[in-house]
Amino acid sequence: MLRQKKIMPVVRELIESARGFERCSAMHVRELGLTPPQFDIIATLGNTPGMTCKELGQKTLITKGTLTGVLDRLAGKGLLERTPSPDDGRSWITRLTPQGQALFEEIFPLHIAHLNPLFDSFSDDELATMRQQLRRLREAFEAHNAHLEESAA
Amino acid sequence: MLRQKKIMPVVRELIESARGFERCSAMHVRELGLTPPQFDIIATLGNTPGMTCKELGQKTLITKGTLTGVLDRLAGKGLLERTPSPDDGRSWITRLTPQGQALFEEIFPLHIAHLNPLFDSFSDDELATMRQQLRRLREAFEAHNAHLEESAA
DNA sequence: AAAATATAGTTCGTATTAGAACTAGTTTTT
DNA sequence: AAAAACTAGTTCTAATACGAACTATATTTT
Repeated sequence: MLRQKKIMPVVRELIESARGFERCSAMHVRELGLTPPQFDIIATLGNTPGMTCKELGQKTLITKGTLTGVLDRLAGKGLLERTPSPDDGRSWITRLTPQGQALFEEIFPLHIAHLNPLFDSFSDDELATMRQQLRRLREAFEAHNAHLEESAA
Repeated sequence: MLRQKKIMPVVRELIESARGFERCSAMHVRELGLTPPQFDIIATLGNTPGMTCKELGQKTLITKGTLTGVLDRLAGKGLLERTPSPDDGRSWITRLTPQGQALFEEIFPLHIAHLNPLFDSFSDDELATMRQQLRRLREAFEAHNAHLEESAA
């Protein structure tokens, strides 16, 4: 059978399962009053002393151009604040305000509790296997992206 | 160990592998002169007699509000055309123009050829296993979404 | 058949997305 | 130390993304 017929169904299942998950997650996040990227930022900053835009971008996979707007809106809600970095004059430290931390502590456990049942039909072993396989996929894709960026530079 | 510690890494690998793939795909699609949703539409309409917005939305997972704009831009490029449905006065049949079909025939094989090497390190058997596992995941998520929509109605 | 309900597609408002150009501050070269 | 190269974050533009409201047509109820 054509190799392509083996590959494309995997691609399709990968994309659709990821979108399905993001949809489950997004619906709940919106009920909690945040957009998905906003929740991602709050969850990333929760229980930390704050971090730079660059670190936030790496952890959340939000590109820096987008990040500015997302952070602006969260700051506008009073959920986070930015102070100049003591180490680097170009850089800012973004951290949760007390209201932001309080919101994090309120909604983060709710969201986790909402997601857990999605995996009820999977045993610990099955989850571990899946993690390994997905990791191989991710690494194959990342290697490809890294290769392209390197040849572009 | 906490159940959560088993689940979250899978979620992370799933999301990141899917994004990694979409990034590989998107970079190439842009080189071909289309945005990812535009390519998705062209690929879906290729070698078909055309279909309604509703069908296109189901196949591409693009919501109808977004679809109008994407189709408008493709029609503006002369790649597709819309004619009233003979069966339903509310509905339109969207199909590729000859230029659209020519573009499809030119770039679709190129894109497939670009993606295939991403999976070089996976055997046919491994792909089949992965497909099964991802399918279980997708079905679990879809069941959850279906449940929510039903309780909303 | 008239009224109520449902559906296909468009339009609108707000937020996100990627990428490129830009500003300002840092590091490296020479 | 001055120039060159680099980096952090912002701003800008075009294209999505989602949900809600809207128009026009279909279907179902009564």
